[in-house]
Amino acid sequence: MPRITLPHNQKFSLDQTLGCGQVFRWDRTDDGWWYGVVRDRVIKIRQCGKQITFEGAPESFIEQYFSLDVDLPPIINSIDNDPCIHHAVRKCTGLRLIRQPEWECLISYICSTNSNIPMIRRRIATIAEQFGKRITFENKSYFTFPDPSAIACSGELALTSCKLGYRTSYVFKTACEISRTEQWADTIDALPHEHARRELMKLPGVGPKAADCILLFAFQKYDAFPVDVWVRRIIQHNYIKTLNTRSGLTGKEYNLIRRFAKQHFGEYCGYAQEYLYAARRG
DNA sequence: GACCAGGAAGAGT
DNA sequence: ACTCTTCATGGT
Repeated sequence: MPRITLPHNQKFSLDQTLGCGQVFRWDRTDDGWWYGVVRDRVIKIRQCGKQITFEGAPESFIEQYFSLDVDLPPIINSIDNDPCIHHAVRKCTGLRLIRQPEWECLISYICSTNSNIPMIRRRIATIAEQFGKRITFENKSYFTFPDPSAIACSGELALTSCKLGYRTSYVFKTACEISRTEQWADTIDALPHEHARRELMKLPGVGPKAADCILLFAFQKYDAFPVDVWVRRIIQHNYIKTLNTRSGLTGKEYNLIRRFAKQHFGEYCGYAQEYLYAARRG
């Protein structure tokens, strides 16, 4: 089975990277193997120290997907500006932002609103089982994430079995929109950050939080700073103690936190966000 | 039942 | 621009 040996100056943790909640389609077995579907491939991968063992994709694909080409130490140094983030980067050493397929990432974060990670995982899995293509790997069935047209052509009613709640119409409308937009991802990718953000927020079900997640996880806009209830709590407790914690997160507060994060953590504040989020428990 | 979860849309001010 | 309400689902 093919292997990658990590350079000694580049930290990477497969468990942190796949387990932190940025992706929803990976499962870990008791003996440390991760199984996941990425685009049209089933990937099996495990880490033993500096050794990454994998199958299901070429080495270049693995390196690209897990951002093994990203020089992490300067990024960590640039965000490590206070005791709170310092604790987080120590606790979650080797966490890297994955380069997610854009369309799947878009739908994943539309499905994430006002929900929790186990529910999001179930929804994405169900969408794949309903509309994706079956792949058999080691005598088990896996499913690709369906193309936009596969959802759009099936009709909104077919989506109801996925139990997305009020998000059903968002997913359907966005699928219709994307399926008739030529080179959607390339178009977004070519735009400056704030312009891309506004374009994403035109899609049904995509607000500020989802847009920032998509920019960060699928378009490598490392200065995006998604603010969910957890991150807001962390910011309120450790950085901006005057935040009003009673009411829901308003747009005004969201932008206040965004500006603070960019100013405090810098160009890679998105990495800071993910470390803070991953270290949220304990 | 109340409350929460990687929030967003729509109406009203 | 800002605030308030409602939304479907499942777990605690």
